[in-house]
Amino acid sequence: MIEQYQRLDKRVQKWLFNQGWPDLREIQKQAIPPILAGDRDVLISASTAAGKTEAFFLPACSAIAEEKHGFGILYISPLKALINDQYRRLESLCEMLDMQVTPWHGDSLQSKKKKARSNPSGILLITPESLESLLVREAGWVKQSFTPLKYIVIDEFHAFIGTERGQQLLSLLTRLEHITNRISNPIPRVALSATLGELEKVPLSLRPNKSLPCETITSSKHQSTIKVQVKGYLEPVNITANDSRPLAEQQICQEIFRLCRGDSHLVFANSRSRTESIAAQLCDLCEQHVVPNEFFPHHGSLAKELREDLEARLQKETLPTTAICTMTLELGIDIGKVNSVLQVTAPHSVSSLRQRLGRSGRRNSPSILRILISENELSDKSNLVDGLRLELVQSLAMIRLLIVSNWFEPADTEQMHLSTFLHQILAVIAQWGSVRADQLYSLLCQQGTFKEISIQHFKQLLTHMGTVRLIQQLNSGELVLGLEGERITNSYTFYAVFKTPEEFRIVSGSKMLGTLPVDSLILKDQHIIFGGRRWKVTDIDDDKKVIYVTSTKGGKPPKFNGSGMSIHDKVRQEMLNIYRTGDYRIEAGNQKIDFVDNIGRQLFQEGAYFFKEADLEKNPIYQNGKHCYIFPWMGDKVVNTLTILLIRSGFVCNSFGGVIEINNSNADDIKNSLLDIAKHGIPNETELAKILSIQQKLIEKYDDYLPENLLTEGYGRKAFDSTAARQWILSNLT
DNA sequence: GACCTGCTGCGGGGTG
Repeated sequence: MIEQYQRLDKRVQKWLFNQGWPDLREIQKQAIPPILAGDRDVLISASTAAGKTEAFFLPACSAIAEEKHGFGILYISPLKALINDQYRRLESLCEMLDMQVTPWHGDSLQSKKKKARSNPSGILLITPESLESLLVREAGWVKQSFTPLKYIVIDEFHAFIGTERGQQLLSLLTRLEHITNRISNPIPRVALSATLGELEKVPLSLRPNKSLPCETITSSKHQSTIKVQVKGYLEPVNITANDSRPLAEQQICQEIFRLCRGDSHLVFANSRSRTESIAAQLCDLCEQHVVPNEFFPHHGSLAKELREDLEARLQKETLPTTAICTMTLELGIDIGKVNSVLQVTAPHSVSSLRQRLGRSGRRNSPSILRILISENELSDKSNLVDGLRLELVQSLAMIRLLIVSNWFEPADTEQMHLSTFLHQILAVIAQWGSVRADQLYSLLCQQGTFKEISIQHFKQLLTHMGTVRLIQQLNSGELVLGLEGERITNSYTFYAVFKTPEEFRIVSGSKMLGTLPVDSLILKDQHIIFGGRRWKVTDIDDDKKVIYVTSTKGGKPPKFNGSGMSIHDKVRQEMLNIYRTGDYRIEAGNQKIDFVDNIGRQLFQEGAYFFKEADLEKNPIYQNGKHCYIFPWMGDKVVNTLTILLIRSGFVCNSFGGVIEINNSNADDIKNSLLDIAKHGIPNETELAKILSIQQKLIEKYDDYLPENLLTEGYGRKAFDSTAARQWILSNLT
């Protein structure tokens, strides 16, 4: 058998030799034949730093080495920072091949774009938004320079699946194949991705019309050792609060200081506000111990400069550095590996926990994960929900799903993405000038990715878009942009399909620290924590949207806003499983491994006790005085559905953390009401969504241009699951 | 009690 290595271009082989790598990794060898074949899609799925990028580029560059006119490879990334990283990594290889590489995004140099525009060739590194802008504004040039394309490669593909942005990306790819006459002879797509749940479903997300086969390559290498520990903390509740910080959080900060100082770590704190609070406390601790600060915050509202300083410091590995961060350090930005990962408060999903864990584990040392959870001390005012220690048990369930079941959340691919569909209708009309309705439907829904949109939906939407002047129909029947459509598509803000809130900039002297949402209610003279430091607000300019600050002591982190994240059925079911058996330990051979510390174990025992006392295994509805609680142990879609069914029947209730609270009610009434609904026909998702006001259903960027019935249907699908809710009622309340 | 991402073309001013 020919060594796969020999099939690469001679200059690529030479480059490999110069790198001094002992051998190609397993996935890199496996990827060579299907990439060189160039007649199929390829999914390369492996953890961070497993060499996925090279697995694609080594053979792909070999295949396009002789092409001189037009782009050979289109690389698409969700992040500008990742494009810059890849550009640096590709430079030496492409120099060897005398191949042009062009980074193309909002911040990349005009000179580089100009050069590529007059002489398109080699590799183009781009974001979906920049690709959208090219299609809308320079379709003629795109047709010319993209026709020779041999590969389209998408990095961090998991970050796109099931999202508005992912839907736009797939639609862009179809439009690209259409404009280059490649619909019947499709351009191979390669997806690079972290390990995904339900891998076999991913090819359908990469090419919904299945016009090319897909080969999947996964790293067979056994996972390195994982060390996990959960630690519990107790928050006293009856202390009269003068504005001091929560005691448990102070203890957690001391623990982080003790564990992390002197090495490099990542601390995931789940919210920007908590990230800031912890970073500032750690900075204070450094000051108290008279040592240089090595703890810095990293989140989406922080100025790019501050973030990049921290990323560079982590990557250099010369100074010990701990980043307190949100999911901004979860994706593939090149920061090297850290000694360990800490998670403060329960993770939001098993898949993100897995991504986070993958950031640790240096040079054959194990991946280390510590989860720090605080729960409130119980008092006579506490109720069952406090006693169950839900956050702790959710963390335990997620660890078990990650390690024992090797399971993580699959993406929700059943959504209609109406906001993005409307965007794509406008984009296609802007691109062509005018287009017939049947051409639009064929391109976007039949060949394209909007499979959940029926002809009826489409007609209704076009009619409504006419009414609100987004589009108009010519006598010939062709559709063109209307006044409002012209206005929207002419603005540079058109290219992104996701919504961003209006923000203030925070400025100290001449330095921009970051941004805050306009509704975070900051007042003059207020003390705030931002960028891990303490500031006093000196002035607020409402017109220019600037908050001026100066350095000070004291203060609290500001409020940021955001929508909640939903928990999957499987996580809540695993929680139920842990409560039922009273055991969270992990079996290894014939012993059971306990990975929880003493306080955590006591908290868990309390939770298990409350579960038993309330007899929740047999009775999911618990009566507490005048109020009732339902514990469905199901994901948020089912919880939402049960909640809205009860509201519809006249109960006053709300849900949080998977538990439904019903005021002034009685368990039998609730039970009978739900059983009655389940037996006499449960309303479908759209009917349930009708109960909510329009305002409550406006979520995505272009939702306010949708006709009300489509908005309602799209929202219903996203929020509710009538079938699963009915199933739950019938099997748990009878 | 709550995450993240991105986009243009041009005019004005400063610097080499």
